[in-house]
Amino acid sequence: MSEPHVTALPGATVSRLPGYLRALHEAEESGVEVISSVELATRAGVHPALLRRDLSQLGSYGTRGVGYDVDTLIREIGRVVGDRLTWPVVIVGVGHLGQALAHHKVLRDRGFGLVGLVDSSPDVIGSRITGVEVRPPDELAEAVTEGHAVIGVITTPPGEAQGVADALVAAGIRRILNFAAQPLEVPASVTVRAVDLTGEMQVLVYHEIHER
Amino acid sequence: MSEPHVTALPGATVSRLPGYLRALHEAEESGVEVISSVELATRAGVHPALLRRDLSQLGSYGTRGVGYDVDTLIREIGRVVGDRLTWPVVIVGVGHLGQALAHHKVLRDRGFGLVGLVDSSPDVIGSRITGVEVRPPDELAEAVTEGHAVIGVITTPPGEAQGVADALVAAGIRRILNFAAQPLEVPASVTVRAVDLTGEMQVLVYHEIHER
DNA sequence: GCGTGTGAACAGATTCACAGCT
DNA sequence: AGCTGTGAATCTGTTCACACGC
Repeated sequence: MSEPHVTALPGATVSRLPGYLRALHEAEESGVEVISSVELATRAGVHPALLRRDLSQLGSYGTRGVGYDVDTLIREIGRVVGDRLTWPVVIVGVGHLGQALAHHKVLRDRGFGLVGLVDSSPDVIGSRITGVEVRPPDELAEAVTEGHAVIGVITTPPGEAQGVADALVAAGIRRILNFAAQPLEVPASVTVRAVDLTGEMQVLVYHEIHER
Repeated sequence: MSEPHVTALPGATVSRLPGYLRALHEAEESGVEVISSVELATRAGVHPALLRRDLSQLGSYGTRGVGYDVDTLIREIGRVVGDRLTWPVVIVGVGHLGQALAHHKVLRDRGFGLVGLVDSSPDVIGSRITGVEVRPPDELAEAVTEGHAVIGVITTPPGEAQGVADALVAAGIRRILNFAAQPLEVPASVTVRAVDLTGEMQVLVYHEIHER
């Protein structure tokens, strides 16, 4: 085996790795070649000790007394979060949010590619967004398999979200990003990340009410 | 004082309250008047013991041997997360994502109202989205004060996010929802919630790579 | 009997503080 | 001397399990 084969990173660490990667790219672009935990942690907005612990989980890529080599770290973190490969994505629900995501930079620049769009509304079925045709719900499985999609994004109204999730799972999708305000029931082998916009706003309101 | 004045709820609890509220509204609509922790926890996708502990932080609104009165709980959680009032929102960055949020249900149905839109592109300045005119960056402060905005949403490219945050804070905003992949530096009195779409996708990829 | 509310046990995540390498 | 890597301490969050009130 050539890789250190990191057994199982703590969930909290995994969710910070993308932030480190972004901060590293930023540093790289400004010509930094070696970076200390304090400097990188500042750029990523975390505590330096936490950064060091997170990075030490991946292996020992720093040099004591010196810091971390930016390129090495980009490569190693990139390997862990699957940079350098293209991950095909299907979006189900082509309302305002679904369309915005279809146009979003993440699906163009950095390792993700839109391969399918699905919606139930006759108004959008057949139209094209960034070159991808919107297909009806009964073609969801085809959209997934033909595009070899690995990630499914749900941007439907909440009432339809569970049905869509079931269909995605049946079509072989095991990673779902859910924007519908509706907790999804899926098999244990399926990973769901939920983004709840209303919830985020209400958390902000909570602070507004309870802080001076 | 008439309220129990919940001193300081744990952050993890606060972030779950919106989910409970949504599950309660769902239950109310299907005619449920009293609900047990097991039933409500199932609908909200959490462990029943966790739900009970969370709710007990707000006060003692359940009845032993019976359950929770749905209307009471909606009222009490609603009070904590500021339902029943309208919270004015300014969106800075009127690209695809900014526009999608402007149209999003949360800004229409449930206690939030769009009062301002700001963007630097001449292509969109002056246009109207859901009746709100897009203003140039130098009118950001006016947009905030005239609309009495309390929440600022940042949907600009990452490079502009910090400058926008500074301007929002200078204009009196203390609650920010940040969609730019860029950690913001703000005074301690300002609350920032960050939504990192690229990061969420990369976390999904991590799971795809490392799970069977 | 039933389901809430909560002390106590547990698990996970973060920070401290320093030994150890360069 | 400087900065990583990490044991130990701490803090935060979750689950167990049962006493208590309806």
